[in-house]
Amino acid sequence: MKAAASGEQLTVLRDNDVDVVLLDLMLPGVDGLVVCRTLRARSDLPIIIVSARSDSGDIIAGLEAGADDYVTKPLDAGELAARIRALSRRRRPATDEAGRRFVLGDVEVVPDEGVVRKAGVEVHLTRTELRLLVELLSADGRVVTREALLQQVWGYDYLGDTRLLDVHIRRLRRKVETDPDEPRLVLTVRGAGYKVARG
Amino acid sequence: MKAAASGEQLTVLRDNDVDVVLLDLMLPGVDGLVVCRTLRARSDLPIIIVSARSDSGDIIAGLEAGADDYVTKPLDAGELAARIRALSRRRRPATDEAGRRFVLGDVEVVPDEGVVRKAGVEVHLTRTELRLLVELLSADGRVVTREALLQQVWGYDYLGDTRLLDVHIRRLRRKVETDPDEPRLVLTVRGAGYKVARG
DNA sequence: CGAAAAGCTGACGATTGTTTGACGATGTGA
DNA sequence: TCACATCGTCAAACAATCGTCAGCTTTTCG
Repeated sequence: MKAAASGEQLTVLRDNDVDVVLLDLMLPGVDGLVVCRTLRARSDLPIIIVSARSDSGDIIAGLEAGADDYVTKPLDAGELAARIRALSRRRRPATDEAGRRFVLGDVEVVPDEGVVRKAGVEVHLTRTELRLLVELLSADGRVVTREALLQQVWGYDYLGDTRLLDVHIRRLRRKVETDPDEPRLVLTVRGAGYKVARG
Repeated sequence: MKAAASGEQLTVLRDNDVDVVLLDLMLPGVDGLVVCRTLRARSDLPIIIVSARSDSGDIIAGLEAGADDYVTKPLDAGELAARIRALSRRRRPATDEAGRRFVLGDVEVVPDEGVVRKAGVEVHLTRTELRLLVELLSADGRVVTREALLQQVWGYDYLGDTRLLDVHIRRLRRKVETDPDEPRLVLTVRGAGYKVARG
């Protein structure tokens, strides 16, 4: 986890390695609230305002300027950390495509490495199978419609045989399920699409 | 915007009409943190803990239990409102179909996952049954006319057999009611339509 | 009370959606 | 060029779900 204590160099923040912005309002020559608004306008990053001023008017102004949280000095390191974690939890999972790992039953998936293990032993999935699986895993138990899957895995304007999806689901199951004839991980939702089982 | 001040009736919160949970830790006979964890496990709702205790240990524990924010008494109404707004901003841009959860008696419905649980065990509903149930649940205890249901579930210009609806209600009850012959959840309103029981 | 209206019920056959194995086309590395 | 992997398509088999019907029960109201 990285953090930025921002003064004037907002450019630093374009760098997307930043998880959270701690913004100190007591900056010389800059209106902290303006900074906050600017930041918020340009990015979706979680912003925590740190300030010595603790009356409700200031707090309200800070939050209305787009901050996600407002903590007052003196700072308690533990509390600050907890607040950062709380905010990170809420973070859009869209941004962090990288470094993901999934676990589904006894199956472990590391998209980055293109590796899938079942009960510890590596199984080889083709590219299509892997994408399919990752799409389903990303939905985290929610139903993904056939359309959505075709779109996400095969591309926007897929028009061909609609059995294509079923076939690949089958192939995926063969490799991933303990008993492919009675799938417990990759589940069919008739009339809708597919989903993965919930932990 | 609606809010819930939760005591023991967590079930109320499954209802998706709630935007934010204000959780008072000083509840008689209940461990507030446990409540918080339970809530978080079951839903994605923003939770703000309200407490008289203000030392960092308590705050950290609260946030780690899944709360999004922690404010101490005495409360400042304006600040609280601002914090609620800040949280709501972060809320998933829920297309109103998404992220919903319903609870009806001992039945839990998660439309996104196509999942219905009765007393904790999953029961399988067909697509039509699920839609029907969700339509009724969305009405939140109000009566939904037969016409409206036919329209919403089967499409605008439905003309066929009007017994269709009864049949599907029956099938739904079979799966959802404890005693299908004496429905307590999906209720008939003679001459009008159907409704679900009120929490 | 008794008939009409509204809703309930179980069963059946048609329809639709999914699974499955097989085949041929295409591409890739040796 | 050959062997191998992967892909998209197809058709037959299979299964779930649906809509309809005909007869039954309950409610309403003259």
